[in-house]
Amino acid sequence: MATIKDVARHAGLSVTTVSRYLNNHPYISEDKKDKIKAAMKELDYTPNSAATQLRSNRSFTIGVIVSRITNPYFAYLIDAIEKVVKKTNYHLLIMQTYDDKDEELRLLDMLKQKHIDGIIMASIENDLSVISQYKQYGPIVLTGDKSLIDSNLPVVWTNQEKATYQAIQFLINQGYRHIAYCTGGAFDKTKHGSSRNRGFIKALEDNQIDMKMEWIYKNVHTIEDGYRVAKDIVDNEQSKWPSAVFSGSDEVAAGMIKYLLEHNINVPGDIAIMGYDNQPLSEMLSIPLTTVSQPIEAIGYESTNLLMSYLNEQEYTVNQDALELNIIERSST
Amino acid sequence: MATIKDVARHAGLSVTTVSRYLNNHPYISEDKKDKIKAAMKELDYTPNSAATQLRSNRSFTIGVIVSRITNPYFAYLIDAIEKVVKKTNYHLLIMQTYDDKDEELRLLDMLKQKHIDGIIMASIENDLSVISQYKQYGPIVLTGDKSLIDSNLPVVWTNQEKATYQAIQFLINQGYRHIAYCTGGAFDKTKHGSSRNRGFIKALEDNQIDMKMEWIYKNVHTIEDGYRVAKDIVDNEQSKWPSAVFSGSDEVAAGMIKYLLEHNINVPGDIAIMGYDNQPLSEMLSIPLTTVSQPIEAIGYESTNLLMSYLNEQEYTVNQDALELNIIERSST
DNA sequence: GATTTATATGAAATCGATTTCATATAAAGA
DNA sequence: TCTTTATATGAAATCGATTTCATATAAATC
Repeated sequence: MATIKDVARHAGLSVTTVSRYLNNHPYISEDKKDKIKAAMKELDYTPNSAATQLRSNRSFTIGVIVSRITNPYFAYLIDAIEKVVKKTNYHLLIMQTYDDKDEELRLLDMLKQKHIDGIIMASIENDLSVISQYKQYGPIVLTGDKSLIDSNLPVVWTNQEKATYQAIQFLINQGYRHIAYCTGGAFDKTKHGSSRNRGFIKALEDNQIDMKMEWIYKNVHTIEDGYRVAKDIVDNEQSKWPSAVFSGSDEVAAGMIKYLLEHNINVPGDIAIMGYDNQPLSEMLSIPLTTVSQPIEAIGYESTNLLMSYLNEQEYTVNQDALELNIIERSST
Repeated sequence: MATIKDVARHAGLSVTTVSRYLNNHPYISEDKKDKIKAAMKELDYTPNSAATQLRSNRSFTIGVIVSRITNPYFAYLIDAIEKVVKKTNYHLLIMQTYDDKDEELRLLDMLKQKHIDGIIMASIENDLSVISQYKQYGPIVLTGDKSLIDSNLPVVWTNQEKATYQAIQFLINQGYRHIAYCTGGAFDKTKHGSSRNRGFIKALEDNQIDMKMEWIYKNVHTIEDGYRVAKDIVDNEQSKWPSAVFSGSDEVAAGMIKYLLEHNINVPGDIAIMGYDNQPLSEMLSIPLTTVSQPIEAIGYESTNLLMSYLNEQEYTVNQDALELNIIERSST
């Protein structure tokens, strides 16, 4: 492979001048530019990125950390991020943690190794205090719930507590007062992932509805989990069924609908179902799903621009108005 | 940031010895190893990846090129690839072309720049002759249809022609003889993407069924496309409807089912629908979809191992038996 | 006409690792 | 005891770019 030295020799110039040309520095005469261009073409020259990185201490690569890209939420978020990144001279390195703490640290280490210049974290496994230690190696932008603001890292946030509150209020307004609740995580009020739980609890309180712990399902994620939850509910006598189930994910909701329909239970007549995320499949279900849509496009756009502003030492103000969550009303409620 | 020089000084050794330690070379005494370990810990040392890359001429990064990760087929393929890559000391760089030829070339250029050591191509935009020119810069493994064998690049292939033939034969065996056909591409027999078309044509011929060009739909990809195709079919008088539609993608099939059910047309009674890819949504539809499943896990596994074998100059034989396509029979046919 | 200032270029140092070459000691073999 | 051979370490060159420092000429200013 040809190096900058070869190009310089071929053009009858010094490597300095060629480097200047490559980096768009001023003060190169037009005829020299042409010579360099010709030499580069002739030798089929491409700069070695490792050498550029080493000397300039920038990799022009940014990373995005998600738990897994088979989750459509993350796939679409990455898509939105990439659309912005493609307009810059940066590359995007997509990294999956598979919900593993150590793996997340290994990925953050890539900042330290200068493999990447900055990171967008769309999923978070370790404590925020651990993660903030890495910001000395390069900018880290978080995306997720408002509660991440505590991290003293830049955050592009949505208000999940409010959205969940509104979703539950929506169900109540529709006349449902016996509401079951599924969450992908645990159900305590301490962890930072529990904003949705707080929204749920608050909505019930404000409407003077008692929360029934037997209607709280924890650690449910998949279609299969939803299927099992529905079975669990329906196995009780009908008088003990909730009139509606709010689920923290569309997959879970889809699994529930599947089970209910298979057992000739009317949705939403007997039990209404509400999801979260507005994933592509949610409008394709037998009973199109009422759900909460996340402003994925905006989250990707804002977080990437925010990260870029740190990398280029510019100012950027996140457009918070674009980051509202919305209830999408379909036939499952 | 601490460099290898700092570590060496701190441990009272030469950089050579530290480098030897980092690369697991023999002939380092245990006490020196301990000193190095301690110094690295104390200084919080991480090797600069650019420097390593520059000198050793390896980036320990491989790339996978797909058209877009929001397509679940690609998301799951990447997932399968990553599972293998994670077991090695390589990183995975996920790259999207968005079906753009120039973008694909830009990504292939990263081989030339030594940004990545090798590539798995899961989608292909440019001519194979153009792509093979890049193999001088590093190994390139293709995944896709059997016809890619012509490229004289290593290929992990499935037999799409055979699978389509079997799918059409399956429909015929079920008694459907008026079969419409949707393809994401064009419908001519010359391009390498047309293996499925050949399978379709051959199955009809072998069963002495005439092909009707008005039942061939080209360039249909999305749910919306499927919706439109179904409308187009149903807008004719019922005697002119096909009895079954084979679609090259589950999304298109989903869109068709949506339209048909909305217009009270019985699936599969009035029109049967068959998809392709066995995507997660396909069993969640109102009418669970009969479809062709791709051995995604195996394609990812085999292609990654094959690429690794080139990078490590080892032998690897692809397990072709694991790469069979299967018909998944559900209620839409 | 003398002195700045803008324009244009090159030599050499540098980034942080690996690799090559050289060498010293200890153990093994003759 | 002398020569090999295995073990253990370091100095210096190197990878391919960018950056710093130096310099030369042309144009602009006084």
